[in-house]
Amino acid sequence: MSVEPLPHRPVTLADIAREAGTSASTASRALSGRGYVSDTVRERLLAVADRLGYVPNASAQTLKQRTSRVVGVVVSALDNQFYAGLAAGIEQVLREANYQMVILGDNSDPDEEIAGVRTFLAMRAPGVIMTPVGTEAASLLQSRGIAVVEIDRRLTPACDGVVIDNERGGREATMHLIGLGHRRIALLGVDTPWTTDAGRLKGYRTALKTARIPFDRRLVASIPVRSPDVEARIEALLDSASPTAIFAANNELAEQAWRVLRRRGLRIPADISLVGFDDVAWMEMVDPPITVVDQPTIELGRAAAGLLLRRLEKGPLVPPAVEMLQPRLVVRGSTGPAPKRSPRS
Amino acid sequence: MSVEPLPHRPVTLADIAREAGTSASTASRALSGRGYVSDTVRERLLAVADRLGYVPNASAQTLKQRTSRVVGVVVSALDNQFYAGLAAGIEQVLREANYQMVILGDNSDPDEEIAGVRTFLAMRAPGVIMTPVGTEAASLLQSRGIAVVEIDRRLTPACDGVVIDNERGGREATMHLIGLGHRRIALLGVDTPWTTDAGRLKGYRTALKTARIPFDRRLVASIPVRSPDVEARIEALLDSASPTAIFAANNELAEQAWRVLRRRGLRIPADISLVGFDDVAWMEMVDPPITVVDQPTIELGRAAAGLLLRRLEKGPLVPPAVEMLQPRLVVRGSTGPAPKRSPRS
DNA sequence: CATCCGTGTGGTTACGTTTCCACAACATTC
DNA sequence: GAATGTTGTGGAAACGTAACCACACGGATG
Repeated sequence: MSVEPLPHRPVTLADIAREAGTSASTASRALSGRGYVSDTVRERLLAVADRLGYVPNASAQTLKQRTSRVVGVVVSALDNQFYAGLAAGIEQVLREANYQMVILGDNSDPDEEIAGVRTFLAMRAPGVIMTPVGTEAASLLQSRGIAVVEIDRRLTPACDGVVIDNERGGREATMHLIGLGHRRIALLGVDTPWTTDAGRLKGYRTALKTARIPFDRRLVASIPVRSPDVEARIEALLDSASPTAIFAANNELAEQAWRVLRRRGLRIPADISLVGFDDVAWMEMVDPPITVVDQPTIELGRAAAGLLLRRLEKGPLVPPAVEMLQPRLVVRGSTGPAPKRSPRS
Repeated sequence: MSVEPLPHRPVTLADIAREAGTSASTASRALSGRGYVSDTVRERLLAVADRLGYVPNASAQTLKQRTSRVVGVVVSALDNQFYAGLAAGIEQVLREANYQMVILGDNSDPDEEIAGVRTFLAMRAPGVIMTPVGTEAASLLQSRGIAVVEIDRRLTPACDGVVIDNERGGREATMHLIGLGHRRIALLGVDTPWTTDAGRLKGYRTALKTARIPFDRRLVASIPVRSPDVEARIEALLDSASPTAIFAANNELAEQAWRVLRRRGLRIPADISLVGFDDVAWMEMVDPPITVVDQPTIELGRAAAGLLLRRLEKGPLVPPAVEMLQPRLVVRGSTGPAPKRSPRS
């Protein structure tokens, strides 16, 4: 590989055209593959471009074409495994389609979300995939004619979305516990208007209703996002409502709950059962392994990217589509028959 | 919030200038904050820009200024927790400095790495952060005058880098095992020319040497990247070399080793001890929790981004800097005294 | 033989911004 | 009162590409 020595002025189409004895127009057609070019001239231009190490200037292309190959992605927290998984899935599909991904984290903060979205606007991204936290960001994008796909949660009815069937997940987890004889089942959720938590709660209530178990508000903990005292709240729930099982509605709450149970010396599942939502590596590895509602994280990301590509191709006229992926209850050792008496706490 | 209804042609500087009764030049100076503008005119322009919902066209800016605010990041595998952590750290720092991150995964494949780097070239990224897999990508960037920061491993001497002290990590892990009486210590590493694995191996050998324990090649497994039969290789090592302890040089190998030991019904640490490298959540949660060399993942990312920003500010003349972060041995329950006899396998 | 068409090429313009330069108005200095 | 400086503004060119249009050529068609 010989590299031209420090060509600090990057090679342009004009350079190639000059070198090959054609016009810049022809060079453009040859290298972009649009429009008439004779085979001989095309080959000559390609050879020259290769020799000079030509790399097209994406900004010029974007400026001229009024759109870029960059898809914006904004997720809540880049360091959470679940969101990292979404990003990984999105990136896979986008790369196959020759798009780039620029990713930002809002910290579940609507203002940061809007700021992020503005930079995507500035980049003339044709589309954005987001785990929405406020409604304003999406409407800003849509008012500018930019495709939006919501992932994991729904906030904006008028855009595409990919979610999992949270209600079903919540219902199956709860029914599994009920089937084991549990009557006092705690629900650990996040205090948001997100459809994820609402859906899981709804599934929980549906399951209770079906089993004719009265809903007890004290068994439900709604924990604020980024709350510093999650463990204390779980402890309080344990003390005040003495559940025989816990259904933790996301992977972080499951981890916290697991730690609290451990620290209290409660035996799982003899004293108390635990079900998580969103299968992550540790859940299968701990003793006993955790029963969990598995959601296909990477697949969620892939589906969102697929939906976005479809939207970019078909235009804004096709009606919004919502893809619903199915979660899967994976029964492991952390759930067992309800103890005869509520455990000491 | 009132949003202008479907202004499908985005508003430009010229629009604002016309509306405010100035020239585009003045509008540019007012909004970019460079050059003379009287206070009254500036305020008028800012007001108009705000009212029309002006968002600068990043492509036009990049084209004109011949550089963008986009930093390229290429890591080996976006779905590996370690790399996701790096990305999270990088993003934090870049965002504070008002840069965007576009991230790509090569699959530890030099060709994909080069392809990725070419898109960064096309975007006129001022700098790129990468976990290098081949040398060509970095040299391509450097020949074009683009700042490169290597993270986690070193391949290109002439660029900045952030690494952790792998040798020390390897040495401390090994010495810890030796201190517990182990003599037959297996090393599970990846078969790469990367400085990470080389450093950890070197530390391992240094520790053995210091303790006057002869180095036995059969105790070292060099497993190819993306190998499908990792577990089989670990089994083979166990069978043929009957170690009393395993030092797994990264989080994935540690997980595989743990599974194999589990499956064989070996007691940890009674029959065999296990040390990992890179602390991830499950390691502390399993029973017994895993002794591990912890590396500050997020911090690694933050440092790399910091180094890049410094480079962008200072220019190419300051000599390359390599920042070395220190790992930390976290002793947990998976390491204990060496058994009197090598365990049944 | 004039016309038309398909093929191939080059000139020109536009995308939206920044920046250099010229210049105008006015204040300051010798 | 002329030269100089400060402050503020507008005109124009440039960044690199894509796409429209005009046009030229050779062959087929009427």
